[in-house]
Amino acid sequence: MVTRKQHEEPIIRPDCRTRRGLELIAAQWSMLVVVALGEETKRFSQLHAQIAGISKKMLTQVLRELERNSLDKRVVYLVIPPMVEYSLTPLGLTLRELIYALRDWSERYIEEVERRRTEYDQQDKTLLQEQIMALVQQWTEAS
Amino acid sequence: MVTRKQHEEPIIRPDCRTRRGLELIAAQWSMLVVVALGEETKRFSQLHAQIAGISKKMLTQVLRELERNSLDKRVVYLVIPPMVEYSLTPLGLTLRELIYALRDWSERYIEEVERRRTEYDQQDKTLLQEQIMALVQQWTEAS
DNA sequence: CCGTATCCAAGGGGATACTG
DNA sequence: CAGTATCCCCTTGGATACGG
Repeated sequence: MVTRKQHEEPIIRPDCRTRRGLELIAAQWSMLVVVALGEETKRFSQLHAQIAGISKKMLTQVLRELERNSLDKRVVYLVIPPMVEYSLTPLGLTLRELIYALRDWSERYIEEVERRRTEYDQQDKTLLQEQIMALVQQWTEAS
Repeated sequence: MVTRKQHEEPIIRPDCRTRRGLELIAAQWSMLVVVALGEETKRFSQLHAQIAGISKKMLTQVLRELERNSLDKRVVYLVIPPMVEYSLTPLGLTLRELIYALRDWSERYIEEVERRRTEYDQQDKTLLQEQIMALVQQWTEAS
């Protein structure tokens, strides 16, 4: 007799590679900055203008964090007025492709998602809730 | 004479589709939950056990948000004890593939990223800093 | 121009106890 | 079992002013 082997699902630990990796970009602005950095070298002020609504503080913070992780490169030119250019590293480019895929997914599906969200919010969940309450009633009486 | 056309970079507005889409998953736990949901239908407690360290509160919150957006489906069984199953919707499955790609990227590159981060943190930036200060000195004197 | 420093409000998210 | 409710801390992140 063949026992259906129980699928041993791996536990997503705080220190597993998947988690450490996803944390690199699962932040408020990280992916947007990578998209903005995009194809070409950009100056700080260009990036700041391109990502509407980001503060200089946040932009600096995200760029520095990406730089720490060798995902972008920062070049300071010793000129007046000061000029700083950012560009993705080869490693950052590999990540960019995946984020582009997410961007394309968004372009394609976001409106469907939002339409469904509106429907969801308009649903009436009263009936199911009443069924559950009735069931719980039986449960508490039994125990 | 051919004037090199200035590349008009699109502005990433708060209401653009890219941004609205990325916000769906650029949260602390969202991508992890999608990965955990993975291939098969899972019960709440399974997910809670699988994602080490997540609180029930957060798990509930993320699952509900994904559900609102039609990325996962929640099925309540009216049995004792209560049982609730979650699974990705067809729409969620399309997104899952992209998140899998990010997971694979992490598996492959995260250790290189972290090694480079260590190097970065050990760098001495004193010299560059001094150069900049000298330059700024000239600047302020000139203005 | 390219940031940093400081302050401060809003809310993300954990711990715990309780409920459907 | 599958959540909700409450409390509360502590980080995130904006605004503003200032420095390299």
